[in-house]
Amino acid sequence: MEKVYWDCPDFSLSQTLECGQCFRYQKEDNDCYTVIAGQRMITLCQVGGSIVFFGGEDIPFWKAYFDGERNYGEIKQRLSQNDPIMAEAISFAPGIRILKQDFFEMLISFILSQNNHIPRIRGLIQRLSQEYGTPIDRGLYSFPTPEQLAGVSEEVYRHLGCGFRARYLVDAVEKVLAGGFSWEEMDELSTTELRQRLMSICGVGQKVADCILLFSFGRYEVFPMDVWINRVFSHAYCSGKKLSPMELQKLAAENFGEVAGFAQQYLFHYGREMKIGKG
DNA sequence: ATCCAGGATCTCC
DNA sequence: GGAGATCATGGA
Repeated sequence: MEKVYWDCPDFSLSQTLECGQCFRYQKEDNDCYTVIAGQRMITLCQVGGSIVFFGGEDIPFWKAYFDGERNYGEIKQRLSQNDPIMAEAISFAPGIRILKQDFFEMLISFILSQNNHIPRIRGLIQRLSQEYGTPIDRGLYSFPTPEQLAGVSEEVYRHLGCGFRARYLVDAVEKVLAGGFSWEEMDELSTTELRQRLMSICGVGQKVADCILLFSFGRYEVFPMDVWINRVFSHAYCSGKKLSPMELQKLAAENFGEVAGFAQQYLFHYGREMKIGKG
């Protein structure tokens, strides 16, 4: 099989895939990863800092998927300066990059993420894909398109284990199919407008909307706040003091500005792995 | 077994 | 506009 080599600085394949932003990867027995995005699938590994793609198709797509053009060194330096906590979080996983993922997949995935564990979210997405996606290779399936989920009932989603989120999925699919949610159309909107648009879907609150803004639309100034980031951020930046979500958002914006989204991912991964603020 | 998870919604004041 | 209960499920 054809191999394509890629030298990308500030990039760890495992850290980027396993830091909680992506649910559609599979670790192979030989240290490789198989990643699915849209209707595409790739197997790749990292040897001595260099990425090896197995299969030469769609390489430009995958480089964009891994945000290959961005200078993460600059971002990390800016965040680390005068901030020992960020410096610590970044040195814990300096190879994280923010993936550029599909809108509809992020929408459904993060609706499923609410009040849920990451391993379980992955399971749900896998079942959903097996049931309604398109087979690609080796028993792996693409994430279903809105059209493939058209007409799927709340009952079925519940049977797949989606629980109370089932009715949210029905609403999301209906609204997307009804129009007004094409990527190009939404990308024209300001971040505030786009957040509002996303939150018009039942089951999408600010946190889920912010994950979509960050992981699919590249709105890197947003700072999604879940239970983990809440703990780490409060613990590290507010001396454990209880602040309202609005105050926390304001503080994050002041501290991290236009690169808050990157800061969030470094902090999230660090806090979750180290169980900061938890027993 | 009990707790908890990349929250959102509904109800109440 | 803020506080509190409720929501399904299964991994840890």
